[in-house]
Amino acid sequence: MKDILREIGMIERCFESIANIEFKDYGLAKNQYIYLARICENPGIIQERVADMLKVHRSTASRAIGKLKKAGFIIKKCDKNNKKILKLYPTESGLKMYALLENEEVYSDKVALQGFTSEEIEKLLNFLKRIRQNIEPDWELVKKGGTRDYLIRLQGTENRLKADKR
Amino acid sequence: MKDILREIGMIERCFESIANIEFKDYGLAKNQYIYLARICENPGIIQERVADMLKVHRSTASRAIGKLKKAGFIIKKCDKNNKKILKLYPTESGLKMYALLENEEVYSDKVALQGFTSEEIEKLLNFLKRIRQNIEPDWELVKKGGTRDYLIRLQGTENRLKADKR
DNA sequence: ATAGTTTTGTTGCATTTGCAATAAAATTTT
DNA sequence: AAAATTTTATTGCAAATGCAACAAAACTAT
Repeated sequence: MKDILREIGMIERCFESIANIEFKDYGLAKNQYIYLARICENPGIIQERVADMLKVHRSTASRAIGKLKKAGFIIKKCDKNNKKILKLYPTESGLKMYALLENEEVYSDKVALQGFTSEEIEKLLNFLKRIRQNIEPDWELVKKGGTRDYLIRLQGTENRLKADKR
Repeated sequence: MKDILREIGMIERCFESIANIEFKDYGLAKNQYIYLARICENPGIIQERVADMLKVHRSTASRAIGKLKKAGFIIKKCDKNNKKILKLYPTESGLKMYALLENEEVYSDKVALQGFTSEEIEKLLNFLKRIRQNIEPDWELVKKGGTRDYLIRLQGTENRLKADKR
């Protein structure tokens, strides 16, 4: 059933392509819109947290957000109690841009879910959240240099996974 | 309900990160595994078709597959009836590598679907296929330089979408 | 048949991405 | 309190990505 992850990959690349092409007209470079949206929805958030939400590398987030700042869509504010962190806030023009982004996102969503009943949508969202929660620990692990010993485990020597039991 | 596309994005980036890190030990650079898998599963396929399956740009596929060839995992064969196309086939070592890839993919899939019943998995796969089929035409359109006029349509001036009616 | 279009493939260029290394503040441990 | 670890952020480097432009074979239409 690896088709599931493949379908997810295809869908994601489709929407990413489309969004990047469409947002170029707005002056947003590749993938910048996802960062802007998260900052607008979570004003005061720090970079590290944005990277976690999006599942991208810290350095990638650093540069993408740096560009959003340079373009005037967000500002970085020092925290009084913590000199290390930089809180992120949208500017006026960032919020205006965000409104445009939302239109696109809502539209893409409508296209994606054509023909779905609301129960189906609810179920699907539940499924996807569960998958994400299932995989997040592995992501954290591998991100920090850990290794998933799937070769061993697949041979049946270990048995950490509930799913293995069936 | 744009959460659905966001969840898909997060899940995809998680698995992509993990796979890229894990496959680096095998000598596979970023994302090369997805190309190799498709070629092994569809021997004789041409590049253009691989790009379509994966939803990546032609030039991206061209280079990624070029590297697979250089690494000796695949070969490109001229067609007798059509001088333009190059059919792709895995080599011995490509097939060996593919076997390793499959282990990882199967394992990731198991992790992802922990706690899912088989009916749920079936439903989920059905949902995802429908989403992909819903979005593919837009991808084809935008890829070829077309524009989706979602701004107009969202204002209610047009009404091409069934989903708009609810 | 021949002119126009589509299909397939490659390459230069600019951009994004992620890894590794670095740094400094904050937190935890001893 | 001092030392060790963790958290947060940045930057050089190498690699992947996609767009645009190009080229050539194949197909379509006049």
